[in-house]
Amino acid sequence: MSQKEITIYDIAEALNLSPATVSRGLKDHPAIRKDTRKRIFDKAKEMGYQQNHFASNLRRSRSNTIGVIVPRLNSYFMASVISGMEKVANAAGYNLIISQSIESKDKEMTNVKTLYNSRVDGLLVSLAYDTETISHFDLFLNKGIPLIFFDRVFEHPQCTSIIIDNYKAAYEVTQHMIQQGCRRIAHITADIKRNVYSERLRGFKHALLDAMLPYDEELVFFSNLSEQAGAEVTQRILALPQLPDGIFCANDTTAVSCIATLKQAGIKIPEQIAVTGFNNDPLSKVIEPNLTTLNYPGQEMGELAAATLIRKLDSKEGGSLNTIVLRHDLIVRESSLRKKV
Amino acid sequence: MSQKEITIYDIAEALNLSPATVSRGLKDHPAIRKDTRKRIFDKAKEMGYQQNHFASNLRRSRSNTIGVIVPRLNSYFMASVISGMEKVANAAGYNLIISQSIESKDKEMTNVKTLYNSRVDGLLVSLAYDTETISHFDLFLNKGIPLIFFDRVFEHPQCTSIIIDNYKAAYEVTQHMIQQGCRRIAHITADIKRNVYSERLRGFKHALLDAMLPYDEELVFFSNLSEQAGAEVTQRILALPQLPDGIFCANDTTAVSCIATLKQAGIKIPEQIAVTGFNNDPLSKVIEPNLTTLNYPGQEMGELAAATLIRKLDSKEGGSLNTIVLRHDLIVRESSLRKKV
DNA sequence: AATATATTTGCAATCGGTTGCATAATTTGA
DNA sequence: TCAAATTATGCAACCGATTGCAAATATATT
Repeated sequence: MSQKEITIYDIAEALNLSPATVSRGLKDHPAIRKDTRKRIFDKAKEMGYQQNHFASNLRRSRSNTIGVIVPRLNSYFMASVISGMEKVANAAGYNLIISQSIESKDKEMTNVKTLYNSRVDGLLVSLAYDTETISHFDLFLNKGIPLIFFDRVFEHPQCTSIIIDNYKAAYEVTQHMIQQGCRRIAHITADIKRNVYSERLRGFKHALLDAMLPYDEELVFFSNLSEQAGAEVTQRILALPQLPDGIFCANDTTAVSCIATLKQAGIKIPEQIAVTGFNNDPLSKVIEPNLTTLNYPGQEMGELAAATLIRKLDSKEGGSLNTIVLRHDLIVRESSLRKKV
Repeated sequence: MSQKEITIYDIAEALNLSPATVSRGLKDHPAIRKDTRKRIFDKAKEMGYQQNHFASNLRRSRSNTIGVIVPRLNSYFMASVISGMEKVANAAGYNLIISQSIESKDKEMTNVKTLYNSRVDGLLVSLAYDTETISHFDLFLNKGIPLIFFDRVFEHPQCTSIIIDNYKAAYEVTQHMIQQGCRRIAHITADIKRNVYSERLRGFKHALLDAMLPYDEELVFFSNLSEQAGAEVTQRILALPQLPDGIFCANDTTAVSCIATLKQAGIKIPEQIAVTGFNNDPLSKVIEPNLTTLNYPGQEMGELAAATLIRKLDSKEGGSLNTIVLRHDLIVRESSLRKKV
């Protein structure tokens, strides 16, 4: 049953060395002779030695653990992000502790404390809808523990942000809709406290203005971008005295439920109303008509976030990086194709 | 900057008590007087004390961490499972370390070792496609560290399994298809080393036999249930000398890509071929026709798995539980509705 | 061969909580 | 009031790896 764990003391005893030498040997310390090191490694393997991380962490005040806070875990995008983080972290010998803020600032604050308590070496964060300031991260910032934001970020001199160019992306989506003949486009988005939504809104607005189209605030709708919210907002749009001829949704979930609602109301898509989304969720390829959307690489974003953090941790450098912008691409599908090519 | 951490020694000094008393006070040890305990708590809060888990874990040989191994993270189902686990674990003061096997036995073995090394208190596992035996978990089992399987399970006297009744579920799906007039049903599934697929196949078979329909092995297709595989297998089905009048897919991803392929080939669904899936992925409500599928609660499965493990850990009981079966329900939608109601 | 230099290894303190056992303080009982 | 029975607190030895500094050993230099 509970065979005793092998420690460096056991190895030391077996080889007639001191624990200190074993400890150094095990981690390629330069002051250990090569053949001694080999003997240590061999004996360690032979005895089935496993490092005790607690002892090591306690002594070094390092945990080799990365804390992750995301709004929600149950979306394809976020699952891909986490998947990417896990891959990179795992390969570099780090563990991930994942927590969800459920889009609530309060829960986010609790999570921060918990992770602080867990002594994570760094933090990867995508902010909740309603987070206003990031003072709850001061705990980390004051101690110089690296904090990296991804996707839903917050400008801060000490933090690296990993994002896409949401402004440009939304600009492109809108421009595409205009090119397809849309002249009165509605936008369904979420709290503009979050960069992803404010930037998309800005891109949307500028694309309109640049095309000499009016920007009508009445046509911008704020919601939580859930499936249900998509249906509700769409109903409100349907009740407008004058219908728009295009709807740009800030995510695919909403776009899909928007399309479903429009179809139920007998609206032809894209002929009467073109619809576009954001995220390139698997849903977008399944909905009919297929959804025009904006692709951005969740898995890569996760990998990059983790890799950037680990680089900072392992070498104390990389502090100069402030923002990393990932590529994105517009994926044109039928839901917005009004001109035959 | 790096203000020194507050330890129980600091609190002890401030209150003129011993660290031992503070340690006990902080954890509601019965031998501490109520007012002493209160003084300790107050001072701890005042000084901003945070437990050092490493020290505690080192001493107690406990990590308050749960290891999770899943095949892949990037599906809606799995994201929901993890979400549920995180919720329960977090509330009980446990952390989660998540790793992916990428459906590979070898990676799974590596993950097991890594988690063992991390000294997790228990393991929650859903097996990879090609795992044959679970001897790589012996490390855990021999030490009496609890191991709980969910969804893709393996019968073992020491392990609790959390599943749905896949046999019954598949039986119901098939029975429904038969009731809708299907007489020649194909089944697309995955490696039957995994209970979820072998049980579904068994349910499928028995439903046919019970309805006096022939069970034709030629109509059972094995794949990895990816989107691409769905399309490929469907092509093979389309090339059959005699088409089936129903296809039962062992997951929704495959079902959706199957439907797409059939539609491209000009087949009417459900009139010519009825299609059903499994999982109630969000996709199923979006594909046209809407997909008949089998719902089973990922979030709950995750919550239950975590709760069961934690119960075992915290009280050393619950060892008698061998299998927990969650409810499931058939969700009938248009993709299989051939009889008007 | 003796000294200087470089290379290896060991000593011992440390990280911060936990816990068996001993001791001190308090309450109860006669 | 004093001994006996409770209850509360403290002592000190862990848990296992790390690391500054000293000591020992090996190699180079003259």
